[in-house]
Amino acid sequence: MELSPGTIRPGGRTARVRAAVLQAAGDALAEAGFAQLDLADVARRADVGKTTVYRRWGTVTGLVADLLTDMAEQSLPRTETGSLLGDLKANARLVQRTLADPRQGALFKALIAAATCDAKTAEALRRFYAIRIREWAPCVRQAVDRGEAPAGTDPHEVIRAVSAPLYYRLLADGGLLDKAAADRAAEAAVAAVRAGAFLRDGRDPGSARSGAV
Amino acid sequence: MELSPGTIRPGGRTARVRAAVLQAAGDALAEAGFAQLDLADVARRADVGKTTVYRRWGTVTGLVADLLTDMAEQSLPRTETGSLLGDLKANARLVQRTLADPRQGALFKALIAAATCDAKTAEALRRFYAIRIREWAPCVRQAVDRGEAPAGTDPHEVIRAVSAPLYYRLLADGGLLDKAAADRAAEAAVAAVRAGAFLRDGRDPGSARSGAV
DNA sequence: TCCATAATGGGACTCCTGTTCCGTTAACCT
DNA sequence: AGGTTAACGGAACAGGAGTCCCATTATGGA
Repeated sequence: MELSPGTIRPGGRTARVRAAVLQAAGDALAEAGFAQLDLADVARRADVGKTTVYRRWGTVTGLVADLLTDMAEQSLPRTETGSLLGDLKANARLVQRTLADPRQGALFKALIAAATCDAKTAEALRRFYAIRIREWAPCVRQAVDRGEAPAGTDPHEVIRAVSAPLYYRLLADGGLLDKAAADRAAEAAVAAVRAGAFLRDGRDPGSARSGAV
Repeated sequence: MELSPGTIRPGGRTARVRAAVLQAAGDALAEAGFAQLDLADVARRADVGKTTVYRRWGTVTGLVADLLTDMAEQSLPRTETGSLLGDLKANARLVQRTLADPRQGALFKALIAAATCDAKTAEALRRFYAIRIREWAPCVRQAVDRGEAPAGTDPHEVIRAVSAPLYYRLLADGGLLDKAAADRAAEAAVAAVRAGAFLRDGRDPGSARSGAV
């Protein structure tokens, strides 16, 4: 047999089309938002046939889900500063810079909007944040080792606590997303960690405090 | 003159139509999400002419904006427990119960998704949260008076800090929205307040700590 | 290099969302 | 009560999103 029927051809053209379409989808989402996104427009921007986009991604949410998968793959590595507050501030500022950037901020809004409308997309979004959180969780473990945080502190919970107020501003109250907001988020998280608010399951913040610093 | 041309008639029928349409819109958003919302379907559910919905609200986001205005008007009063932690836990549990409820949770997801797609809707969402925050801010001021929180603590910032992790779970990471999550959010906020992470502008959490408790 | 076929592209077609027109209903004033 | 007209409702209409069909391109193995 020359080529077994059923062979996939992800090389050259296919990969080029995917890259162009995902790029165009990101641009369109950032410019017009989730509601305005139309696959024919994405195809035009990507200089690709409309049929191709409908065949490979099918729906707007399907395309967003693939975009999220792609974004998760090129996730940035964390930086290390030597202290919990320093590490969490670095994380908070990275999130803040991303969300405050006009294009990226609008893109993330659109990604989250899409995730609220479709289970597959929501799953892709969860995977994206799971990767980001896994990347930064070690800084909390290191803080525990250094004695900066009480033993039993849940690293994932801490990283989430840093991002949460910044996303809340982006999506809900429209407050300023400046460096001060980022620093406040990191400082609040550190204070909560020291008070034992993020212990893994034993819900006993009072006594846990003695374990800190 | 019998009736000055240009007189508005908001009585009886008009009010009934608005109530029925907003109710139907809320149901549809909770069931199918923002992307699936079609004004003709809302009209059918509300037993109202399709033309009426298009004429009065025009677009999906316009309808959501009006729904948010309506929700803001019937906002619930806060409860008082006598301590900052108690008050913030009460607030956190109220938010948690709302977001964990299948209908309300799905509705809030849809509302936020709509707000990311339209400026007017975003403004209506901001007003909604501004009202909720104004309602609960006094509990922080009382805590300052009681000496539970450092002078200069920003009440709005504290209330936002309680809600933020719960909304982050709802929208981003899909984590459990149980009572433990609510209590953790309140405890973390109190710890951050005591550490002076929410001082109004003087960014000096270290020295501020002496003012607490 | 050459072939089989996976993958793409163009265009016609369908269906559904949103608009327009006009007749009907009922709110508000006298 | 009675009349004026704001507001509603039904139906026909228009435009665009998504589907289908088939010709064309170019990938990956021989």
